[in-house]
Amino acid sequence: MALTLYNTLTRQKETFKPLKPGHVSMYVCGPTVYDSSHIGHARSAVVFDIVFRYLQEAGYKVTYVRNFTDVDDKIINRANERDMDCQALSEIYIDEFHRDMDALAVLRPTLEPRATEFIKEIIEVTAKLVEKGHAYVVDGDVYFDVRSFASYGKLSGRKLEDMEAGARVKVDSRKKDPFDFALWKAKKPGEPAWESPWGEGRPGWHIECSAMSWSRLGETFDIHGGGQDLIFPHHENEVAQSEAAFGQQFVRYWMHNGFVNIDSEKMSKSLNNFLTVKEILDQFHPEAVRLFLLSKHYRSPVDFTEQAMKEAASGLDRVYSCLQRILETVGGLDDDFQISGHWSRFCACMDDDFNTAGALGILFEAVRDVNRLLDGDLTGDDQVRATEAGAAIVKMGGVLGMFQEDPDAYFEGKKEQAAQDGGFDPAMVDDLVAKRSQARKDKDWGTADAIRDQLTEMGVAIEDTPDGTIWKMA
RNA sequence: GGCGGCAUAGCCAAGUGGUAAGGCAGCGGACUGCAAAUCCGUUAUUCUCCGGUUCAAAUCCGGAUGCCGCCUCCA
Repeated sequence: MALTLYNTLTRQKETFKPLKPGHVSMYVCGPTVYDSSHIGHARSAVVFDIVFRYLQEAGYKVTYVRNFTDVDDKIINRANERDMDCQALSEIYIDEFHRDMDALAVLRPTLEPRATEFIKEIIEVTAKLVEKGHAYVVDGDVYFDVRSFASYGKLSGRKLEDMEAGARVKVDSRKKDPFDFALWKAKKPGEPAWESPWGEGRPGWHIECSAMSWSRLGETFDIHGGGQDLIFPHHENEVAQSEAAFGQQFVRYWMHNGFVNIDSEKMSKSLNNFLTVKEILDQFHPEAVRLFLLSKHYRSPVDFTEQAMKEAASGLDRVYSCLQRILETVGGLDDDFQISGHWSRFCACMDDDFNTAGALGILFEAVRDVNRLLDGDLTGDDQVRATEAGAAIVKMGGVLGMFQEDPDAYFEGKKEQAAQDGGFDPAMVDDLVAKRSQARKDKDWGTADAIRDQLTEMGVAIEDTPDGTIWKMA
């Protein structure tokens, strides 16, 4: 069983083989920290979180680098609007990004470098490119000369000629070619700047990733990831910079995740339909968000809708109900997650270019198998098999970053959250429920049903179980 | 104008040559005072359409139609 993954560079699935046996080096483009993170950032983070987790599960030591872009036009503009400095602004959004991603159970990468901490390396790579004739200086700006890099366009599958025919690029007469891009930008008033051989200035966008990946992972590394929109120009430019500077292959496997649409529409500033992670987590359980994001293959677009989220939330309940049922009926899980066979089938899906949708299918099969076993006469053998399958569910969940909560705590948490959202005191509900229970005991069905109707109107659902009545938000 | 992707049940979605996973909703059953919740069962002779290759195709090839993305900052 070998991991295969789709390589954007070659446009096909390839068997994954790291440069150094047993060790994987991975770089993913992180956010530009000038605003709150949205569901698209969450998808990218969750997708590569799965890659990170699964590679480790497969026994690799993984060095995972994800950067913060903390100097850039958007940050400068936003900081000026708010009359604060760029660093303070970045700090706010880095903290917020961490809070959001922690809430989503996204593991912290091994390293999280910031562009402004690598100015020295950025200048070093830029100088090398100038030296080698791949870059030129104009009025304190330094531009990469795309014509000097013969394979420019190989990642995105474009030719310079074709793109220029499209002609939607601004022509800058100082550039040799419209597609030449800035490595270094001369200082303008009100902008942060650093000393450089070309005068005071700041780095262009693309160069930071070349510099930081080189510094932390070397001239060639295994996996580079990011959103599909970064393929061109950002990643194309990274390839050009790094390979022109160091004269060897930059990245061995390129992985790109698809977009998140909102109600079938692309998220965009103009449509004003950005959904922030915070807004979503206000409404849905973090694991439901992960379940939603992972229920479709990472390279396909995924459509965020209220209905899809509710379905994910229902699915999450189903799994937790199952885990709770195991704990209640047989008291615990088995240690051996391999026996039931679900785990190996799960891995086969994950090995196939991280097919999380297929993998989730296996997980839900395990849930059904457990329920079937527990529906039987519970002979010792069935109980053991149920706990084995249950162990597999938790194990699979671990790779997906889900089902890590105690089931009782999960349902209790949901109830508290719901009561809070409904704006009433749980004690009052408990009181009504107690009254109804008494009425039921007296076989006073009229009163019992009246109370139930009253609770229903409040949005509270009643569940009569053999151990008594419990309630939750409908 | 250039490049690329997608089209599988009511909805979402796996499946890349061997005879259609899974989820949600629906329906039937168990359970219940009746319900709800939960659990079980069940729902595509067929994979947008038309040709072709093959003993065999949702899967490969050619064509048509429809939808979408990128080529400009963007996860």
